[in-house]
Amino acid sequence: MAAKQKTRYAILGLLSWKPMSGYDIKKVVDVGLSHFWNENFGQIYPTLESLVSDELATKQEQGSQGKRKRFVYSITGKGRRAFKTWLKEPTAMPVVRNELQLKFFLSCNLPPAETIRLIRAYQTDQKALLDEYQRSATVLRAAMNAEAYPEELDEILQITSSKPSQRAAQCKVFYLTLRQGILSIQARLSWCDEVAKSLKE
Amino acid sequence: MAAKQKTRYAILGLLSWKPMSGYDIKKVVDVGLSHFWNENFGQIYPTLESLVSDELATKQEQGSQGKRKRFVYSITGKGRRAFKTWLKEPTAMPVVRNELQLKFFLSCNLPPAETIRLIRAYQTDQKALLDEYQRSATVLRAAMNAEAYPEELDEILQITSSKPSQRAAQCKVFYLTLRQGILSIQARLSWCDEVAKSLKE
DNA sequence: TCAGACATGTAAGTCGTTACATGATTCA
DNA sequence: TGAATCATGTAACGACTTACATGTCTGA
Repeated sequence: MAAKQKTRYAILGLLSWKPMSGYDIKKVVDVGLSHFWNENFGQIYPTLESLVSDELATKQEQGSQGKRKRFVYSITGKGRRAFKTWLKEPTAMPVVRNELQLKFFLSCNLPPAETIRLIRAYQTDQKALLDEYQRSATVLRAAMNAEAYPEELDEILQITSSKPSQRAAQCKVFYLTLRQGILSIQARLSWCDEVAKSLKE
Repeated sequence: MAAKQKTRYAILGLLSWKPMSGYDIKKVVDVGLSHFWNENFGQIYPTLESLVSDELATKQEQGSQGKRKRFVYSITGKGRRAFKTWLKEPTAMPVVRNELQLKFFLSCNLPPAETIRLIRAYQTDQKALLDEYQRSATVLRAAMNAEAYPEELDEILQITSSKPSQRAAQCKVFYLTLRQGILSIQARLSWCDEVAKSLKE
């Protein structure tokens, strides 16, 4: 049963940081969590409404005079409890479908040229991604330790906090999730090397 | 467009190995590809019918006299071409939603006890999985090199081939996909260690 | 004889993506 | 003035899961 409604809890969890609009949520996910999460408007807005109707969040209109229409959602006490319950639930680890692995596996009955091409393209993509992640990680690492708060960070974090102590903690979390991305890519690249060696025989 | 119909091409690819029934396909996926792929009957049977109606596969009834009803599907020339075209297409790398990462990220505003519990449970699961994969890998590795073909392998491979040369090649492919699983888990475990260290500070 | 594997399929529901539709504000 | 960004939403479709329904054969 259940083990679903991931969007619901993802949004609830983000609202536990601070009140946000649907647009804010989309941006935070796209810019900050993009290496392990995604959301789209088609899910976000209906889910926010459903959170309100279940009393897990409240909706407030913001910016009346001259400003753009904007609805900000805040988590309620009930919402916070629901979120914490979800956190404590065992995390299901469903099979993650890996299309590249599938292609690799299925290409092996054919002449090896196709497999080699596949692996090479993958390697190139992953290396580019690794570069990107490592650049972000460097910035985050610096911001974690230094007093100075580089402006580039706003682009990565999106969730900005005024207190330096909180900022450092937030940088740390972002940094650690990025590390998972980096370690995973490195594992994939090692695998490519193994495969390349194995195919040469 | 497209970048979808993964089930379609997965099945088509499996049929390119040898003719199979829906039930066979399910078993091969469950037993041999379970660390990177899954399929369920609700998808398999309708997809097979659709492959037939698109002339990418043909359906034959098998086992008329006394035997169980059984429909075996074979790939056609058109099917084989469609499969090869798909293999050559660039493999989209959509964001893979990682619920554990999400929980980790979202738990970091709370007292660290919850985060620690989360990571520990994850570590335990991943270690168990690693053990399992490594045991399979050992068997496959032995079968790749040795002349002797251990019977346990039938359970892992499901696709058995009579010719020893083909058998070795198939073991190699299975082994290499397993290696990806192993390297990935090891990366995840390294990440857990990093996080544990970081949380102690 | 009865459990478990073999075997095929359908229906309902959930989840997620994509495209569409609309309109305000800001800044170059 | 026109492009980019801010901002909210809906509709249609496609993919996937789960539960259900049915029946056969094999071997302990």
